[in-house]
Amino acid sequence: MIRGLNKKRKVGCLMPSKTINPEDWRAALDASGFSVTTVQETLIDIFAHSEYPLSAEQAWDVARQSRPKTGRATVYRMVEKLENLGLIRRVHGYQGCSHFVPTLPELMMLFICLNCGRADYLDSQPLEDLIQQSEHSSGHHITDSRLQLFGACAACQQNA
Amino acid sequence: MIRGLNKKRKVGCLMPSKTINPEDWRAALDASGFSVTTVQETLIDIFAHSEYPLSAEQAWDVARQSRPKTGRATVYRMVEKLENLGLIRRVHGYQGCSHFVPTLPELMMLFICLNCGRADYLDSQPLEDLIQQSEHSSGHHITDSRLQLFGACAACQQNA
DNA sequence: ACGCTTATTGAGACATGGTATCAATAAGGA
DNA sequence: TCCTTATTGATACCATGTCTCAATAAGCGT
Repeated sequence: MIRGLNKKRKVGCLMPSKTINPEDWRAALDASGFSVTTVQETLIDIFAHSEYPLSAEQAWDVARQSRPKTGRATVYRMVEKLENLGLIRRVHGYQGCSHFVPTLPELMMLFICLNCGRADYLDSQPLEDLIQQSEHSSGHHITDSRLQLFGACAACQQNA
Repeated sequence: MIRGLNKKRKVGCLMPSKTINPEDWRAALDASGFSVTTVQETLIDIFAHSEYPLSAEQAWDVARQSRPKTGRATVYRMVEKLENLGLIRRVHGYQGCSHFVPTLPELMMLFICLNCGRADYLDSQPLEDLIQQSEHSSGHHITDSRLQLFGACAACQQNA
């Protein structure tokens, strides 16, 4: 018996892109001393609005649809830059480890649906608690974490 | 003894290899219908006794020290097999996503020391609790998880 | 132990994902 | 506007992992 199968829940877009503001990304890039060029505009929009985790290669494909002469290296460079600035986050999972999702502050815990492939952001407070607890019991000083959950999302369960 | 990338300090063995029994691995392979050959023996011992997370490439290097004609593809095939059988587990982290550690039942939570590179296994009960909690609040059905923690291990903190 | 059958292996070609190089181009400031 | 510098795109390159296939080793019945 799958939990939540017959519960009525509101399941909107699993990637709440409405909370991602491309303007903020431009500002963040600008603030870190980079000039924001047209390629970068393009890539920002692609990552900020994608409904699924995206690899650099995929982003390149999408970019060339609207900007055919976009170079591959440029996309890889940009992905690296966005990741370093913390604007996108790597998804470690069943599709490999080279897909990225926009970072949502306070919602760092990622759930990936193995059926539809979409990502959902979960409240990460429980994770913070877990880290504190583990830090105490192990004696290690924990500075970073990666948690990802996999399974069937609420929507896919309903449609099953 | 197999050593990792950045051996800077002497610390206690963070990978409790004493709890890993290569015999069990042979039995597991045997039980799943594979014949256990000499290459496989070699690789089992390498992974079961490694002090650090090991990539297939590294395992290949180690294997050829005692068995020079070992083929690369064989090592990759074996790594895949061991992973599928759940005997080793992929480490997603700062050194990339292609390193493996032996699986310890009941100790699935991995801590990786960013200083010495070693892995420590933590009690995973808190993670189980977190998953239950997240499952309930999100409505998703969670079937698998990846959690890794990073930081400075207790030994490295003392020696700092 | 012997040969027969089948699975595993090793060597190298291949595919993919990502990086380095460098001339051409675009951005931004005097 | 010109000038300086950073960014870009094309391509060569490298690293990691996969595929192919003949050679080999394992398991099995005799």
